[in-house]
Amino acid sequence: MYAASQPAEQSFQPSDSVTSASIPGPHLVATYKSGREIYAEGDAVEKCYQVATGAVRVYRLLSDGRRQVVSFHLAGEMFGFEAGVEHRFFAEAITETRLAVFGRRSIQEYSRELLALALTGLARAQQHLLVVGRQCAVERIAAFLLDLSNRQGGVRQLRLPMSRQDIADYLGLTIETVSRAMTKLKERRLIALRDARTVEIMRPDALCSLCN
Amino acid sequence: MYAASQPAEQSFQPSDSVTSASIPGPHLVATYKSGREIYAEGDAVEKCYQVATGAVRVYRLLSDGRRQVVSFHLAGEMFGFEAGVEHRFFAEAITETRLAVFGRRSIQEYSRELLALALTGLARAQQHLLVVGRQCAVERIAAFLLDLSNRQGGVRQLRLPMSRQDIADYLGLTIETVSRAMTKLKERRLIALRDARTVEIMRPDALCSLCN
DNA sequence: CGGAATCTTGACCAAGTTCAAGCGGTGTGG
DNA sequence: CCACACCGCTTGAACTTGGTCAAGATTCCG
Repeated sequence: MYAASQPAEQSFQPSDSVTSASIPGPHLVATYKSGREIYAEGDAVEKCYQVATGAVRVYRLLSDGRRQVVSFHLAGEMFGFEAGVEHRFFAEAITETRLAVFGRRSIQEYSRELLALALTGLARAQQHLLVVGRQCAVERIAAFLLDLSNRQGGVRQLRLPMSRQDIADYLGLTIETVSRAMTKLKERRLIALRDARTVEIMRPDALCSLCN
Repeated sequence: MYAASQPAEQSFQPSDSVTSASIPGPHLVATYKSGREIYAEGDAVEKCYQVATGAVRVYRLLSDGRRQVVSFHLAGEMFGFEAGVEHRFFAEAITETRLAVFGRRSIQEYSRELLALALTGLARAQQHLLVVGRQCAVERIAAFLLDLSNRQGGVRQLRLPMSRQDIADYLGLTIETVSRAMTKLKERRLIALRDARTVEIMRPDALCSLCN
């Protein structure tokens, strides 16, 4: 089956696949205020996390201050596992966030389940690479909005927890370009903006065909 | 530890980490001619592979023909594991290539080892994302050449198995831009080109500081 | 109400793409 | 052995997209 013949939906997976493989071991719950650091680059990798409520960004900085957001994590999704003993990224709460925290022990006991999570993360990263590597600004925003929607079960009404700057750093654009792309999608009636953070997807199909 | 204070080397890992975790189960060896398909999008995921000699590209196509190469795999490196039951990418031999092929059984028995591989793949994909998302053409080429060099133990003399088109599709550029960037690096005496496919890295340090 | 973020819009600029032509090595046939 | 065509790579010129800089609009909150 070739890419050309596939509907765009298959590019984006609902978060169930991530949620379903959560580690059943013992864990505690912690609350993080908006903007608070969860772990930093260089920290030992010894926990992994599941978002209960709220949202998280994982990112990296270049020495000149450029930032690349590698992933966002919404309610139900897991993150924090990395190759090696040290984190290579920063993780921060975007809004007030509650996390279930799993210790090293649970991690070792569930390599089977973690493998599924890691492979899902890999698939996401590679899909993201496709978007950032080969699509224009409007296509990137379309793919981003669809992805967010699909990860929440296909809801039409989206509340964006992240700022334009976060989105820009995730998609490899600037805030201005993100803003202009949003405006274009609005003008074409593919989406509607109640306010900057509240997006309604009017024509998911059309949005979809934009990003293939 | 912050990104700004780290030498760029730490961004690139030698392939040992991939090689060392290879699955010790039974396997057969197959030979692929240059350009031959190893698996296609939509194929069932039931094997995984280790490159004995040669090189492999893993990529995806958009409906309009744009191609994103997601990864290259050199001698010693493993690939082919993906989330879900179907491949979402194509894999092809770039040059004449010999592969060790592992069956589904070995895969299930070694989830521990595969987890390490998957996490390494994830780290690579995220590093690649950083390059494609936030660096300019010359920086991308510099990062690419350094990565290739480091994956072969830091050799200075590189034989590129892939074409300019492959590199362009890997870095999210066009062949022309790849060519111009190479020329610029040559003019600055950071690299030397014996011919288009044979690169000598003259100043690894300078190349490194280019891509942070 | 005032002030600070955050977001949007406009005008200009630069990096990269597109289109087109030329170069250089390789392989084939007369 | 040379002529020629082919392929991959390089180079140049015009164009386009997105970035930069600057100014305004909107929202959020004290």
